[in-house]
Amino acid sequence: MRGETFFKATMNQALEHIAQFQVGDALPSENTLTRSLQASRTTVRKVLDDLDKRGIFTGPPGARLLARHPDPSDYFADTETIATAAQVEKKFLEWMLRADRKPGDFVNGLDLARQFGVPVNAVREYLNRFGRFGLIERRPNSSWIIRGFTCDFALELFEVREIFELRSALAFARQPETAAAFKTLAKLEAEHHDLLGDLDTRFHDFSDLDERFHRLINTTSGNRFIVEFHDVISLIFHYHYQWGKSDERDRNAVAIAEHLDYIAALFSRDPARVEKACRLHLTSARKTLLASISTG
Amino acid sequence: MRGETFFKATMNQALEHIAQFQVGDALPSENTLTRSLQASRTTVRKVLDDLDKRGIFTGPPGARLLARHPDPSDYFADTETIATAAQVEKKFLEWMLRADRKPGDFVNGLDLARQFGVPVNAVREYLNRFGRFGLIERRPNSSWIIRGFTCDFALELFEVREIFELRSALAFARQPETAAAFKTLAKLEAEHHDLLGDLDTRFHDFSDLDERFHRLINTTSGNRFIVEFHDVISLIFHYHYQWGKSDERDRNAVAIAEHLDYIAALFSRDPARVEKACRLHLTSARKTLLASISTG
DNA sequence: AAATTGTTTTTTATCCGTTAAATGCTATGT
DNA sequence: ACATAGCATTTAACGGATAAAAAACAATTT
Repeated sequence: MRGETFFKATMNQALEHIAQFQVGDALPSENTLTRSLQASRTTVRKVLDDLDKRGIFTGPPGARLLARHPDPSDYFADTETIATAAQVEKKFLEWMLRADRKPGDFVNGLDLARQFGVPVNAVREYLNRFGRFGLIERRPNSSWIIRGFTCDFALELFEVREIFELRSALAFARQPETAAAFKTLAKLEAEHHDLLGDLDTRFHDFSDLDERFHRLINTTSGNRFIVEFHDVISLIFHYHYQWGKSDERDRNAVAIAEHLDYIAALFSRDPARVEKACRLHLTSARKTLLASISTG
Repeated sequence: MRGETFFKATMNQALEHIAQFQVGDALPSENTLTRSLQASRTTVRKVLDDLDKRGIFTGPPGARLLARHPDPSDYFADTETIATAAQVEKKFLEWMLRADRKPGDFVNGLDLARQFGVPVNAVREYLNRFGRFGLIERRPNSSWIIRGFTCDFALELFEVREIFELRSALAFARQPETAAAFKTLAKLEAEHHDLLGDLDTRFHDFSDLDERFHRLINTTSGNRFIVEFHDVISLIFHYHYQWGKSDERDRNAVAIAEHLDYIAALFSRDPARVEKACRLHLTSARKTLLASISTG
């Protein structure tokens, strides 16, 4: 049997959606809700049925007039709404990035499943997909073996990152000034300034901004393999940020300054300037990552 | 329950191995066989037990003196020794590369499983891993959707291929003359000449040679992401070769000439020459692929 | 002691039943 | 005609059961 996580997540979404209506209002049609909740009509129907049983509607059957606003007890706990796949990813990466994993160690799927409290299949499937990140290696009919989050790994990762991003950045700069990407870039620039103005309290937000900025650049390459590679980068970085906490604020301050310089270069659309700013930033990002690997 | 494919495959390997011995010889120890057959001792033991039951050994129990040579009926049929995973790959790619697959079509796992005569899970797992090749795209809780073996795909593939291979080729040429890779290259060069001398009958062998040549170059990059990307290339090409059959002989003749030029450039260790030969070959390979997509 | 074999325990791979969710079809109302 | 809702069918995901293969351990031989 399939867990009801998706149903529960959809329910929570629906409750948030409903909260915006006034008591007495009629809710939109099933089809409309299907679109706003991003689920199939079957699931939406099940949610509506359930809501009806909880007495959130009034009027004749099928009228769906709002009887009351949802209250906090209507919501499912967040933990129940996270798909097992996502849980595995999170737990596995936390497990993986713990400093005591050494190259050559092997990964025991059964044991991990027990530790994580998920079915063996979920781990197995995750490992299969995670394989492409290059941190683990499969031996046929046997377990996975850890290649490790080593300096070599970081260097190889950055070698490709630099090739791809430099290429994408130059392509970005070649776009006509009117391209939509420049508008998005302007917004991101503003966000950088905002963050810089309030850095002491909000420096954690940089991780997300960083991801969106680099994604924008890589996306303009229009090459699925380059965009896909960015997923690797972004996953590694996402978990890595949570790991090497020391002087996070200062590191982020430096990175923001570099980003702003890089963004200005992109707006100038001068290839030489773009190349310089891009290289500068990536070099410093690489240093940061390497430093935290050798100390961690 | 797990099919016995691995056992059967190991058995066939063992039979081939045994055929090299003389009647009356004692077979090597279990541990030794474990190494030469690339299986665990448990499996080797099961094979030996089975062989004993077939009366292939003589002498006291455990002596393993060869009583007779294996005959053809001892072998399992090849079809029984191919792991389901490999079957799925083959069948799926054949299905995928048929010309009538259009972008936007969706992939029905259940249906494919029936068509291929394999369990649903096998298809599911394969699709998960195949996802990284960029030819299909996943929609959560729903089927996969085909992005298609289109011109766009080929162009994106070659964009990355050129970046990676050019870089690897230049790194190759920078190696000291004494590097082991140059010896391997010399062997491959000889194989090219052999093939060229007997092209009319053996032109099919080029596919394999091509793969090994490009793999050698990419491997010297020492970058796992570059090497991994070569797997994508090589899979696509492998199946593509079987597809666009027309003027295969002539196309291969051209490619061999380009390879020989490329190899000579690598031996010269002159960066400019390497770059030129590499670009020339890749450009022509791209043209070939594109041509067959638009006609197919 | 080192290698070899016999035995037991773990771990992995595969298959299958079950249910959530999606999709498709039909009737009804607007 | 079109959107909506009810009903039926298909498909995908999950979890467990179990056999195959690997790994660990103990006993034996060379």
